[in-house]
Amino acid sequence: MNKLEKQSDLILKNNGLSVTSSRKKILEVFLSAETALEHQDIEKIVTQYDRVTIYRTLQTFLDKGIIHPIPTTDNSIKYAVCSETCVKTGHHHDNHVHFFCDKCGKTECLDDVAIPSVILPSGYDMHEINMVVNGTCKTCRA
Amino acid sequence: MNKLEKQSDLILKNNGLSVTSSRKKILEVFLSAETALEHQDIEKIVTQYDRVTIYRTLQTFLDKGIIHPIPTTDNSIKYAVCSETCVKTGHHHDNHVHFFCDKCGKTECLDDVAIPSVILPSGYDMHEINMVVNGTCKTCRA
DNA sequence: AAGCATTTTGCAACAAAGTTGCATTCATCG
DNA sequence: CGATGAATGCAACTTTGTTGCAAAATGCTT
Ligand SMILES: [Mn+2]
Ligand SMILES: [Mn+2]
Ligand SMILES: [Zn+2]
Ligand SMILES: [Zn+2]
Repeated sequence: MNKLEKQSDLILKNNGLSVTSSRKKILEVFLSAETALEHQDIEKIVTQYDRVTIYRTLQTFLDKGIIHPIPTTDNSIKYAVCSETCVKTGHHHDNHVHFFCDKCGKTECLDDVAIPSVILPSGYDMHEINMVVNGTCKTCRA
Repeated sequence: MNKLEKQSDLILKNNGLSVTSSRKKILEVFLSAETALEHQDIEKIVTQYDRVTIYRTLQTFLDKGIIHPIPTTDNSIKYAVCSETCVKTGHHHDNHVHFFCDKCGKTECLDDVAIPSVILPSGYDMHEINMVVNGTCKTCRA
């Protein structure tokens, strides 16, 4: 078992999930991905597993807080692995900005860019903030 | 023609769109709505028009900048009318925070809450920022 | 290591959401 | 009013997501 496989294995166990080949493989895909992925992306990469299994696996990972969803304006739902701390605690609180490239559609976590706070009118009870910046990514600017 | 109809009519003309009954009616729905709406909502309210017409009308309104999409974590795409300035100029730059209620799913434009600025790492070219706050709305808190 | 209980998977069938081409209808403008 | 181009409705289709159930795999116990 290489390093990536070990990491994947450990995350599953830490979250009380049984280690099946589909879960392991899909998690490895996320761990080694540089951008956020949507269901369709996974389906293309991991062709050996059933569509339904992928839906269920993504849902399981969401429930456990292993991955987080990124709402984008292109009407797709992208997912990315949570930072190490998130994964360890199982308690998910993403506090960074996400970047969506209008040219190539790739979506990234900007782990170092914190979401600034806002003050809401009274009456609103805030639980979570999502900030997505649209623009052109490094690669597409060149 | 009442006030609402006149407004709807005017917006369509200002954007160089022919005034058809479906466009007028759908725009009136948006103008009098208190929350953002998704395709399905429109379909339920405006039963006299074809599903396809609604899809095409929403796309047309988006192209013209009459409505703007709000990315939410519940995997739906909600739309809301742009502020009067947006509509007039045709050039869409929404700068306010959106609120998504996790209890009732209703989504609102918080027109008075400006999106704070962020600084991105070099290489990223920013075009637009979206900020969506999840939480509990006034009504659901009661 | 083998057996057992439980969970996960794949398949099939289905439901919902979104797209496309084309004939008909409608809005706009002279 | 009549001509012209645009918008609509319908049908057919593709894609996306959901559900029930039998078969397979996992983790645990012995
Ligand atoms: Mn992230
Ligand atoms: Mn808005
Ligand atoms: Zn790009
Ligand atoms: Zn609410």
